[in-house]
Amino acid sequence: MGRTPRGETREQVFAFVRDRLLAGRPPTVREVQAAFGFRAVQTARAHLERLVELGRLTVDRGRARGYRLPGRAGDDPPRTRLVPLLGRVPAGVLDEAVEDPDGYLPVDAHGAALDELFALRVRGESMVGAGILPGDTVIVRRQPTARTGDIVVALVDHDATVKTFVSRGGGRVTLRPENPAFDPIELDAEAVVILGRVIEVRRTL
Amino acid sequence: MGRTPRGETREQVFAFVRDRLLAGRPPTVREVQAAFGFRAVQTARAHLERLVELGRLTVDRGRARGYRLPGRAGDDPPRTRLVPLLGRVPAGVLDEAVEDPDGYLPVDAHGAALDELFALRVRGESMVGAGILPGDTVIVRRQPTARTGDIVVALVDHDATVKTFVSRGGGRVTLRPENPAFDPIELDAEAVVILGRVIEVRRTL
DNA sequence: TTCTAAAGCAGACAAATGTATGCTATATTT
DNA sequence: AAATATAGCATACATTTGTCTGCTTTAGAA
Repeated sequence: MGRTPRGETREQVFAFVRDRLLAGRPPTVREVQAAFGFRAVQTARAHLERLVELGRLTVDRGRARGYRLPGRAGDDPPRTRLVPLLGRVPAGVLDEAVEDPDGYLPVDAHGAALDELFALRVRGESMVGAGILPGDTVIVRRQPTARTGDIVVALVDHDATVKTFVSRGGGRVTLRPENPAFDPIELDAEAVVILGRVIEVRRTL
Repeated sequence: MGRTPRGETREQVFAFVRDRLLAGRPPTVREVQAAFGFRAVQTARAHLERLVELGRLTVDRGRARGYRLPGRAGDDPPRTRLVPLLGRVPAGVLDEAVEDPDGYLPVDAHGAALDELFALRVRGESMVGAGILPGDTVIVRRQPTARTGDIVVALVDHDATVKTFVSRGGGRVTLRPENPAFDPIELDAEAVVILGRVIEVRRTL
């Protein structure tokens, strides 16, 4: 191996490690060595350690394949979870629906437990005013209550529907569509079955 | 550790390994052991080997952290990848921006190569008519051309912008906002720099 | 020029980690 | 009841892998 200009090899090492990390396969020092044809392990390690010094990588000391991308904020990589995509939520039996999902979506679960999350496809145009279109997928965190302004998934007439939750006085609540062509639904607070709160909206084009 | 019903622990081991793999941090046998409180390494290994037998995991023999999801055939786990979230795309140097991302998003890469994808935060209200609001995140597949109707990320005045692409006759193209309050941008086809096509829109609430 | 940091090599050591063998106990099956 | 498979434990061993010490050479700075 000949010498290369200052910092140039280091850039390539970084790109290599980053790509491997993003592909879910963190490399060993010796794999980096081999990838660049270094004849000494230490050469690869020197580059890696330099990248850590520069803050471009972090490392689990002593661990095999311990190099990571610095996660900017707190925990290194996002906490990716696979969340079940439910085709339909028949009358409240959420747990049963979760057992037989249409598929799974990778979601960055900010602290939420895995079994608290599910995804649902949106039908109808009642929420276009909130930027939620028919066919969009909403990711829902299961919770039995909501606060005014939350977009929730609620059971209305034995079917799951997405609406904005508004708490009225006197034990009444409104499920408000975000579309002037639809009428709000007024209910007793007792009668409302809230499946969860929408924490994310996704649309594939 | 007491005994657990048949296959139950194995399911949990699989879920644990799968989640770790999707998070880009493959576990060691001993990490599995620790996560479940097994008092013997071999107990963890037995579960892992069983999962390999059942075809639910594959393994790089002899390699540290060698367990993988059977990537090919089984569509079971989506091909989740971490995609760089770009803070800003200054004047076309996409590759540089990718070097220093604001973070990473888990994305189900339907066939797209890893380095073809990036994410970008949307500024401005020019696309609200298409359900893309300010602050939304778009996931973009890099490509230099587009077809009429595609929502694209293009460089206009040294800044990245999201618009609908419309091909006119006579070598002209229009970048159309989806908001009556904004004016379409007419350009020579030669002058348009298209960074990529929006394949997904996400909004965190 | 001299000095210093970076790029690279060589060989060794120690910790982490995968792998193996043998054991006990409890279900489930025959 | 006997046979068999599963769940789990204990210990040991071999390989992989991170880490260290010391060296040479070259480019850029003082």
